[in-house]
Amino acid sequence: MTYNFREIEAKWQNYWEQNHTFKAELSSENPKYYVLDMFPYPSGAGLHVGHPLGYIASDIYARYKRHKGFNVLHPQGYDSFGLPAEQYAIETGQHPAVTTEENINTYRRQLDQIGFSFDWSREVRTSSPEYYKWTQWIFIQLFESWYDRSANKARPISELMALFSKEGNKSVDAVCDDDTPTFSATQWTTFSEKEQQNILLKYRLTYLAETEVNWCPELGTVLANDEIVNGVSERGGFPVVRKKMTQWSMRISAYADRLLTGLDTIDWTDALKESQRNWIGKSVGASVRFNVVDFDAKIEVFTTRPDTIFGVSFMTLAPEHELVNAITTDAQRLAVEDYILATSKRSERERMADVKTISGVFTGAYAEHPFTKEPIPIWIGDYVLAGYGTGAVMAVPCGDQRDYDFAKHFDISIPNIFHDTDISKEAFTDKSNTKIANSQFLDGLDFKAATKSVIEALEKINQGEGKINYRLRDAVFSRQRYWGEPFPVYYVEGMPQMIDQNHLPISLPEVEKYLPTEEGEPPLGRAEVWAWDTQKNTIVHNSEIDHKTVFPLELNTMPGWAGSSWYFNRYMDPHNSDEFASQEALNYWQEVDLYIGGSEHATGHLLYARFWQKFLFDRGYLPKDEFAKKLINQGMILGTSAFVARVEGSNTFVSNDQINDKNVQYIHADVSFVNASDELDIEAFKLWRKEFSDAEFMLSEDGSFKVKREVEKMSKSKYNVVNPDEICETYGADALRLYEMFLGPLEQYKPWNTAGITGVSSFLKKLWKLYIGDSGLKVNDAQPTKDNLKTLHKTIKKVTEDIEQFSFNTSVSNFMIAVNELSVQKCTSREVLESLLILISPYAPHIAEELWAKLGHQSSISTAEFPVFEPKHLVESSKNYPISFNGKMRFTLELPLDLSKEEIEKTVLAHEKTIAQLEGRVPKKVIVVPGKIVNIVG
RNA sequence: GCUCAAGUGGCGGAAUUGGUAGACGCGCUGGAUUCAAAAUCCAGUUUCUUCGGAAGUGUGGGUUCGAUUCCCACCUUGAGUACCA
Repeated sequence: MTYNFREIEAKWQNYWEQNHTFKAELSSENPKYYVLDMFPYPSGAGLHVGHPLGYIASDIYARYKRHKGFNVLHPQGYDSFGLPAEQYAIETGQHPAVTTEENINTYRRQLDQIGFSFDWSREVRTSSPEYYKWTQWIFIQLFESWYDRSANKARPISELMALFSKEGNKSVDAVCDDDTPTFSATQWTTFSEKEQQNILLKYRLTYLAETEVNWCPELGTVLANDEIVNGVSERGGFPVVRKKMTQWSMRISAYADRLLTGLDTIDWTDALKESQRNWIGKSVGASVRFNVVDFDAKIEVFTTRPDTIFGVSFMTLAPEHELVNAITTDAQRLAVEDYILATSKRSERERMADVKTISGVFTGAYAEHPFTKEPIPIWIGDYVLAGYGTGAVMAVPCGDQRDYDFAKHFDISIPNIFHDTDISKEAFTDKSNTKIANSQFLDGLDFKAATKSVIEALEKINQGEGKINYRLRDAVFSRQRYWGEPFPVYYVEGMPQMIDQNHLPISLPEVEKYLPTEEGEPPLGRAEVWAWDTQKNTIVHNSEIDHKTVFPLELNTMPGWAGSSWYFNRYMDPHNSDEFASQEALNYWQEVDLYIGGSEHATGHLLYARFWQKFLFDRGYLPKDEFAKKLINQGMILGTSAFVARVEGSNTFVSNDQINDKNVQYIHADVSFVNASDELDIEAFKLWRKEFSDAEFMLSEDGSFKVKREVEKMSKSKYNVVNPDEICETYGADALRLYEMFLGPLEQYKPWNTAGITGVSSFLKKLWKLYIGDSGLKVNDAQPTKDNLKTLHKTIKKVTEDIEQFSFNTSVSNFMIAVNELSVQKCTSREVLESLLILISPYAPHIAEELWAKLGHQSSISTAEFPVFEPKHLVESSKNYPISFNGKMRFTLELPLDLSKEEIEKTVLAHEKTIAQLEGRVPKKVIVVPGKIVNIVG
């Protein structure tokens, strides 16, 4: 009986499905454990071997936890709204729902063959109306909420309205737009309905506002900050420009501080927390208001160095600053307008590319220093960003390098306000070493004391106060796309109205084409049945719009991150049609215990999901305000690309060791044509592309043709993709699972190399042979020998530690060692071999199940109890502990692992005499290391 | 520029309360088996060596009886972020 993995794997995958082996039940005697993967976007290309890495790791952990007696929730689903399906639809006319369905089927087939222990009965798809009904519902809740700063949580908007009618908005400490007017209770009641709604929009956690957005003309949509990389769109790499548009936004800035402090309560990697901290970008400083000379206006600036206020020698406004036009003098107007025009023409990318060039222009206006009352020239310059702080800075050239460079360039004075420092070459920016001078009441103070003192002084004259500023911007929530969640919103006289939650979902309408309309409206502008009848509470044909009872619906759709910001809660109760999840389910499963996914979502998905979680927690819908206790970022598996060298301008290819000084260009060759010794299958390569069919090949001396290898990201265009289907077909799913883990640490980037899989493949064969011989089962009820038990318990100890620390790669090595040792020991003991199977079962579940059944068990191995390490089996059997001497005054005693510190010391003392005799001297120092070895230093 | 992570054989990588560096696998070399190949099994595989040994975990210092591990400085690579006031 040989190891037939194809038969075994199909058999057990079928068994698990038939028996609902991995179905998670709500009530259980056992403690719960929730293991989650970041759900995939089902792309048309299917899975490559890099994709399942994280799923294998989480699956091992989930299976391990089941063995440990936990009630494990391990679901999977699809983030199925997204751009590629829509772009494919634009090209082919194929409905995105159709391609998405096809892609999901491919994904499911590929996932199934790897033998994951997912509870598929809980599958969710963000693009299904049953799911996005609740995404729309959450949107409505956000609309119906405001953020109360004093209570530090979100509250219903009805409570805000009650406050307004009682005491106006003066005493309400809420997060709202900067331009919100102050009003009294009586004023509020005299406002028209529309005026009231307009004011409420300034408070709602999702709001409609004209904002400057990142517009991507190529994609025809706006993008959030995290969807832009190096000034171009993350998807497609198209240019992005700034544009004013009316858009839905999410008031995530209200949660900036809690998103920051919450990081301290969760077990995520430091790197990830750090990038979220950077993204939120908290800076502590002060807000200072400068009066403009001869002009009724104030310029507000934010600074982290209020202590340097006496070093201000000019101010700089962003070219887009709203006061620029008003304060510019006639003499300077032409120059200023030229400058603004020139900077507005430069794209975001150009502006980023040459940060070194200093440019700016004087407005002719002056501000007044709050303390010295001296005039300060006001400049504009594009080193000041409109989008950060107030878009204006107080320039302190002696204490800030950019201000310094600007001052030098335009020959502005650089007063030195630091005691005993040289600023002739560069600014002095060291906060910790600051001693202020030439600064009136601040003289002699350090950074901390001066900051405190100056803020008090500013508050006294009402020209500033201490302030905390965040880099985090509100997130734009509208996308001009078809394949996304529709908003549950219709418009009455331009004011957005929420559709009552009883009438959700608002399903995506059919359109003829998936492109924007000729008038530049989003694709939903093409829908003919896309109006809301407020009487019948249904969607009706556009022709019925009368603006009395039938109104137009919102044409934008929600961004990709909407559906992924709460899906982990839906898995707890995925088929509930009355609530997004029942309180019972939420209270039982609470939160994700272990979340595994890529670090590329650090400032997107993982931030937005935390935001929604906190919001739903505030409103009493969730028991926890962080959704994932522990998070691990799996690294990427890279491809090993193959390149063939072609002599420049010819059709002659040169083996990589024959290039010498020839002028060659390298071309990607499909990795399937190359063997482990980097030799190219020339015939296959010739057949690959027409242009290569009559190519010449200069071979190396041994007659082979060598390629150049390079490690790159795995991608279709680099011809280095390895498909898991082929691996499963040739080596089996268990071999794939083991090998992906064996490649290296989970969190690390590492190259794939198919050749190495023979190692784990032969391990599986050896494992099989340990149990099954030519004449059948080799296992019997023989008493385990001491060596058997030693091998077993050594392995239990190591593997348990490995799993708890997510060092899955070393476990595989430990299995190989164990199987080799037990083979040499000719172990046939049922007791030992059964335990070993359970250890291996999370990693290689199919073969473990098969052997488990062959050992006579009726039930699945998945429920078997994980073996417990017993230290006594690692006790040395020999009477005399070996004493070794390495020539450097070091003695080593090998001792049992389960001795206490006292016992070890006793043993050591017993050996002291022997040691002393050996060396003729008494040990100076005894170093006791419990559980390991003992060192005696002579 | 700033922040973070990492540098160990031909390759992926082991080894951390500081204690025999290179586990395990790939590849390579030799052998057994075979008509032959695949598969399998056995032995070897850090470098240098006068075969006694010696050196060795990016570089240079430091702490220690002892450092891949801890500290300082530097170099290199990767990732994130960037005129953030």
